[in-house]
Amino acid sequence: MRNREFRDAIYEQFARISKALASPKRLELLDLLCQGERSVEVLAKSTGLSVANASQHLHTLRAARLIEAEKRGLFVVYHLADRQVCDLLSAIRLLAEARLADIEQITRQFMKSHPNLEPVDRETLRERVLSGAVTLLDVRPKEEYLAGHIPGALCVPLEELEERLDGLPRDQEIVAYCRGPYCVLAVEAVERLKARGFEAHRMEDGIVEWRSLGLPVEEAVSAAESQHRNRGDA
Amino acid sequence: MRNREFRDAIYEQFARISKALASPKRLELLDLLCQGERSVEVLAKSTGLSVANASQHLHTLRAARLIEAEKRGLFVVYHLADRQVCDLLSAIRLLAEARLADIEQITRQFMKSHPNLEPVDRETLRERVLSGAVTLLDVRPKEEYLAGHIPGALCVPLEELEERLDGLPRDQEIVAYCRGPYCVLAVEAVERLKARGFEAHRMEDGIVEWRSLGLPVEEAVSAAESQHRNRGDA
DNA sequence: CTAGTATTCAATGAATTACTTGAGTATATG
DNA sequence: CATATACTCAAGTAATTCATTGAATACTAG
Repeated sequence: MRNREFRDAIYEQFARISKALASPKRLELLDLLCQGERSVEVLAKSTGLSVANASQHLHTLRAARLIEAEKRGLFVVYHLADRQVCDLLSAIRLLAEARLADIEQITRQFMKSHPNLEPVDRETLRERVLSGAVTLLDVRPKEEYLAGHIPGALCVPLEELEERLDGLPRDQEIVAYCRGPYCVLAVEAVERLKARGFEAHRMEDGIVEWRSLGLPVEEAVSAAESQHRNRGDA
Repeated sequence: MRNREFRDAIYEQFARISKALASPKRLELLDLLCQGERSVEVLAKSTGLSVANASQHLHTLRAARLIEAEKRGLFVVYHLADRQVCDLLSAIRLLAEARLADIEQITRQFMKSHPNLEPVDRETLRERVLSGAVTLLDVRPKEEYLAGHIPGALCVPLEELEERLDGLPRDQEIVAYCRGPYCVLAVEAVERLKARGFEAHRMEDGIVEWRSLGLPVEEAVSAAESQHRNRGDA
């Protein structure tokens, strides 16, 4: 039956996409690439992979045409081939959160082992920010802050946190946020702040959730935006 | 590093979803289940799998909580666990179509080997339907027709086509549609109609595309719907 | 042209996954 | 109660995928 051959061929192609996604490490790599372009070395480091292994995973992602590589001098910089890839990742994340009870349990356990990280929810935060009773920190890399952040938030990338401690209020509550519930930048930031005697909390949701709820997002405009587009990682 | 363990655990969970999707046959099974519930036997037959093999694929889909099973007498009827699964599938399909050139080539080649199947696009169809110059056939199973069809379309499931030939006009153009570009029901229908001397064409898009374009869809109401829910395959 | 760095490639063995076969379970029918 | 039907399970083999290792390539700086 010719129909069967056709269908087999077509679904084989669809499966190229899903097979590329069928690995935790590759999902993590894609998640990172959703935030912006990265070199192999950086990707390997952030995911805990060996460079050779990361390179191979990137190769399979590339074979599925989910990402593209660009050689820049000594580095190979990878970026998503299509914005739709982010959508696909969120769809997976959403489904996983909705259907897999294990995820909730894992996060709960993680929070338990980090007992100082009492998360702050959106509603509470909005109130406190509006009343000026709180200092809000965006601890993601600067480019991501420029691409969109919660109004009133300060741009304090995690790497710069130590240098900027002097500028932060010791008499006021500090709330840190990052990309979302599975991003640990804010967790790290809050731990460091607490260790220094600040009163810090973490907002559970990140910019993605904030945005998708239709809440206001401030964007840095043209100049910064195009700079981000052209140079990527600074 | 505790963060790493957490991330590994979380991405491991996300990967449960994508691993379940990482097989052409499982994608096909899910596609079928997007149309409505089905028994193992029916699924096996439509996908060309052995029953035991289909059962195992269904088992892995179930382990990823993408589908659910319900025993009804002698049959086990499977259905999607969540509407979001359809969204995920379309996301994959969309990305695949956008990025994988092979898909276009495969469809083109299929159309070449079925040269009589000149497809009809939406715009042309709308004009012709409005002017009454065309008879529109929905050749999907009856339940799917009931769940939503293009206004003015007749319900003529492919299996019943032969018996209903007498009711179709020989002096007028006939256009058949089904689920979408990768569904071959309409292709088959057009071939049979042409063999009988009808002037038949196939609409390239299916109900899914029609719907997602915001075009009007007629739905059969309560009675028929609940009948569909309770009995499934007739 | 040499040395050094970033990345990829190729080869290996370990681990997973796919499909088949045949047996086993549950439900309906005579 | 025996039999047929629809499905699942277990075991085995073939095929694929994985991470690791060490070598090869590509580019830069001196």
